[in-house]
Amino acid sequence: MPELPEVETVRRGLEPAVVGRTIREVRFAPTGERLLQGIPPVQFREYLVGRRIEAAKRRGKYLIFPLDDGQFFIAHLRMTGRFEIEAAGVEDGSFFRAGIMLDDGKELRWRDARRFGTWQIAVDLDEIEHKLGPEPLEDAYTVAMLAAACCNRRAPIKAVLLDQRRVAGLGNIYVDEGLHRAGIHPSRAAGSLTEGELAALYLALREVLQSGIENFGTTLRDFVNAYGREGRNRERLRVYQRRGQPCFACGTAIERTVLGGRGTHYCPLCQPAGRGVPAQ
DNA sequence: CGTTACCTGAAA
DNA sequence: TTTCAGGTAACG
Repeated sequence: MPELPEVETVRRGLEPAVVGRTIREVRFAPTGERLLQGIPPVQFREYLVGRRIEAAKRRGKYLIFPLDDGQFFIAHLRMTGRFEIEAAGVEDGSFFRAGIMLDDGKELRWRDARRFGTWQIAVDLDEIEHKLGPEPLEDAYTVAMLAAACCNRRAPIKAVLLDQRRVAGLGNIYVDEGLHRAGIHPSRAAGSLTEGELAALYLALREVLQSGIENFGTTLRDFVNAYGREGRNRERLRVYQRRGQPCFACGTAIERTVLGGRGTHYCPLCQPAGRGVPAQ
């Protein structure tokens, strides 16, 4: 479910509830062990119990909880993962896979219908850092960095933007939305973008991500924040899941194709197939 | 590079 | 019953 704005929304919800709390207990549903990717649940629990959570951070689509011994608890929601704060004792609810009991009586509950989500403990952040490019909303991110990621690349611009090592946190929704606002066809070869297009794309991506955060994320079916609330960014989407509906800019019907195995939405008039673009 | 697998449920 | 799904890693 979650891209950068959704993970940030979850992070903001969790932060006041977990920072400074000490972990009292950790439990796993029988179907919940998969998220540890081979680490025995007993070992995981023994490590976490007694640790104090020092902060709640985000990097790309990862949630990162620094612990009081200098190590890190790292979670990735993948497609359908949820992290919710709930009163202990209330029934586990659907898709419950694991729970982290805190010292104030609340429980951090992990639900994940498809079970793609992952938890890990790490001594440092090197492993995830080497999978991730720059944070697109930080001041340090510049149009030159976007240009460098696209330079000389024949891959479709959409594929480049989805590659977490080129830029961190973008996913299918915000890439389609950003490309539409920048007037760029998703199949355009990344290396064929002009300076003007790169500048427009840079601004458009930051705009759609910022809007996503301000509207508490996009809920299509599964996404909710740390308190079970849906996001309201869906009504701001201009192309994603709007196949056949009129483009807000020009009235042309939004089209949907498959690119790199992902559903891809765009306006054929506002996002013309230009140089280096395979015919539709 | 593009395609497939990983899972399961919801919607068509 | 079939199709589709917001992500990523492992294929060929």
